[in-house]
Amino acid sequence: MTGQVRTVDGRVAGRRGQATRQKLLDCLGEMLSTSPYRDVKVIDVARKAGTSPATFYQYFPDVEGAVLEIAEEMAKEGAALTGLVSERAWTGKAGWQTAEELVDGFLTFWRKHDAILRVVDLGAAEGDKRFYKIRMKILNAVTNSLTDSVKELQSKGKVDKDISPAAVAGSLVAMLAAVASHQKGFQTWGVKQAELKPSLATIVHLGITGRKPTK
Amino acid sequence: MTGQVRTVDGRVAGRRGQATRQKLLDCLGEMLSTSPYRDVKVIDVARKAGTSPATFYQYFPDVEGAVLEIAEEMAKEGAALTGLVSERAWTGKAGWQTAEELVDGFLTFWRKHDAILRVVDLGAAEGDKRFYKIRMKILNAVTNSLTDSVKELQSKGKVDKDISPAAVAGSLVAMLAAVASHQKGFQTWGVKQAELKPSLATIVHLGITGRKPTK
DNA sequence: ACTTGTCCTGTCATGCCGTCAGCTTACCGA
DNA sequence: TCGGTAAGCTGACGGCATGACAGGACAAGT
Repeated sequence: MTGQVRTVDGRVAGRRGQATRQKLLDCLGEMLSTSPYRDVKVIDVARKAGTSPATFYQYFPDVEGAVLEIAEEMAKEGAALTGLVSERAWTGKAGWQTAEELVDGFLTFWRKHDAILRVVDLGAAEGDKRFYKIRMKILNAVTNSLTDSVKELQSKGKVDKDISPAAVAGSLVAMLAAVASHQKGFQTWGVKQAELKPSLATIVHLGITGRKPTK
Repeated sequence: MTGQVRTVDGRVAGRRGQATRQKLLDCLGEMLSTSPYRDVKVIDVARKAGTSPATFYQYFPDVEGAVLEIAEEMAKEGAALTGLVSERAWTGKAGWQTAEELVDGFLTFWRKHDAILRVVDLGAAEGDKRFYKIRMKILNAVTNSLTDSVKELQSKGKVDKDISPAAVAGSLVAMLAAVASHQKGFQTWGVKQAELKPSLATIVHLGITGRKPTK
């Protein structure tokens, strides 16, 4: 689209500028994973990046703006999640494998981007359209593919016709996202990682196909 | 447990004190539902309550402390959610009704406490034990009851024995919580409320019993 | 009226926010 | 080599939230 990285006051950023900008983003990302979002201050990010607060404001309108930038970057990477669903079979053993790989891919991605996804989730839940859009971008690919799968199974009469494919797909994806962001919580709960994945895969398989998986 | 409401510096609060304290909590709760958590300032809450910031700090160590207070209150009310699961049947039409009522009760509760639950969720995801504990308190009742249901069905051979009851129950509850906190999101997605509930109920029923519901 | 204990606020030091003017650095054409 | 120009960075400042304190206002009992 633009291809041009610009500062807040409209200048185009050169090599050096882009480097500092990126360094600020990196430091912000790191801070988000070590301290509560509410407590992340511009001055801390700037200090950590070895620069001054004023420099931060040259590249981002505020902390939220910078977070959006990181999230956007992550969303691009998240597009790869589509591959976990599209063109996959949902019958027999292959169906079980699809479910397993979907769960595994999802949890891995979520854990990797843990900190930033928390903030995106909060922003989306608070009604901020920009965050909501990014959250969509990541979840949409998976949700749409799943929706298609359900529709197809529905047309074959394997799934009840009175359920909404989009609602089921959306709910399952929401489940995966929620469980992923509380993975540590489940551990405290006495649920081990190893138990979690097959359980999730089973639920996903059940939800999509209406049948128990054959393993 | 305590029964005594105390100020930060240890005094016991009288009638008037408790009134202002409550007013501050109410105003904070209201602010949380209209502006982002990150932007909620003590001075705004105080102004809204017709008092001074200093008064706020007499009753709460900081904004987070006050939020915890509200959340604690909500958790008590949330204990009633247990009734949605315990002593309910999971077979035949009664099973479908159980699933429906569970979903409905959950969504209603979540929508009612929308704003505060967002913050609790964030705090828990960020690893704050106090928030995590409250989140547990609300979800635990439901999760434990569901876990028992799955165990029972498992012992009757109606559910595969190699899945973890706790993991399934936890995942389903997480799904309900996640969908509930993004209810508005689903609407934008083109999924209507009316479609959402039966879909969720179906997934819950499938997850718990392993069978399609008979409606 | 006086005392006691609760309740609230004025005020202040501290620290972060967000902006500006102005300085330094890098690039480029002559 | 040498300015010229735009990019890049920072010190400094007014403004505001924070959090602490001492002291004034108020209600209730004596």
